[in-house]
Amino acid sequence: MEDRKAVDPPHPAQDVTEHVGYRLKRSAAALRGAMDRALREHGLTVPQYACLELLDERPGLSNAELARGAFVTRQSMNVVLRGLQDAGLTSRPAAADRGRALPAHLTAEGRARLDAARSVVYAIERRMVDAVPQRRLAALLADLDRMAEALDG
Amino acid sequence: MEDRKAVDPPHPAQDVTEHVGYRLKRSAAALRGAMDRALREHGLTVPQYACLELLDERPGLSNAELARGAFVTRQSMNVVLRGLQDAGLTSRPAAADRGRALPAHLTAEGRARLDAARSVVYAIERRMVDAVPQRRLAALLADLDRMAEALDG
DNA sequence: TTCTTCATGTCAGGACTTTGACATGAGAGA
DNA sequence: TCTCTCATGTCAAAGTCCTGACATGAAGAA
Repeated sequence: MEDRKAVDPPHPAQDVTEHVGYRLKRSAAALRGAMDRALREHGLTVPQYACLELLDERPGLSNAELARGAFVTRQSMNVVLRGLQDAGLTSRPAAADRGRALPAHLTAEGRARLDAARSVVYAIERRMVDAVPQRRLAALLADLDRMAEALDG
Repeated sequence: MEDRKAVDPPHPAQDVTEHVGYRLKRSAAALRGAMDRALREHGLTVPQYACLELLDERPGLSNAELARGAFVTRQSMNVVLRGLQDAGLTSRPAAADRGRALPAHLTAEGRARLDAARSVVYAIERRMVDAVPQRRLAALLADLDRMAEALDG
């Protein structure tokens, strides 16, 4: 017992399940699980949905840009984008106009799929938002951003 | 354009990157990335570290209990736990005393590994906490919990 | 005693995610 | 012109994570 290094917890807590990291993981996992279940009926996975949303908002994003926008590596996004392409939901030119970036776009089918799916995702987020006192929402979002920035630089 | 279903966003936002889901994902991904990098030097992955922490706190948890504590399925935890066992960081009896649950324990090596690793994780969490106004921390954690509960029931 | 239900452990397969690696295109500087 | 740097795309391998499936042990009810 005396040999064990005493490490101060990140903030006052009885155990690890009270730590900010644990609770952040918990809510993120809850969101992920709920989205998985809801999007499944629309034939979409969460990463695919995220990709479609980003493309809807900014048509022509490259694989690397999509990866950055979805907080994954470009290798991961390559796999997701390939799957979407194979499913006919997105399209990309075979070669780049200049450089190496291939601008991706939603197909009509992709757009239709996204439109059908987004309402279930928004409903889930709605439930999260409704669980938080309205006056605290902006601060909560700002705190999340600050924590992310503190780690990302 | 007129054919598109108008769906109300979960809360006022210009685009999807302002949604609570997106920002939660962002901070969770930042935490995951930071932990991945830091724990790597200790020869541990994030899921392994989480498992060790839970076992340190509650020796004898079963695979299914660990899975619930780490917010993953028991199949996923089985893989993690197997890896830890193979690495000599945890141990489990080959058969259960009663029922099916196999109580897992940290080995001395596992405990030492955990002790070495936990300081880097706590330092990361410390950075997150320090980025948030001190007076807001409790509310932030409570809100995270509320959102999780709203989805988990 | 038998059946049902619930929980556990584990195997299988597929999607996602990371790191490492390689190749390529463009721009800037020497 | 050549070299270096940066960014992109893609392949490979290993770990993570999920769902589906099967087997098993225990408890409770009929």
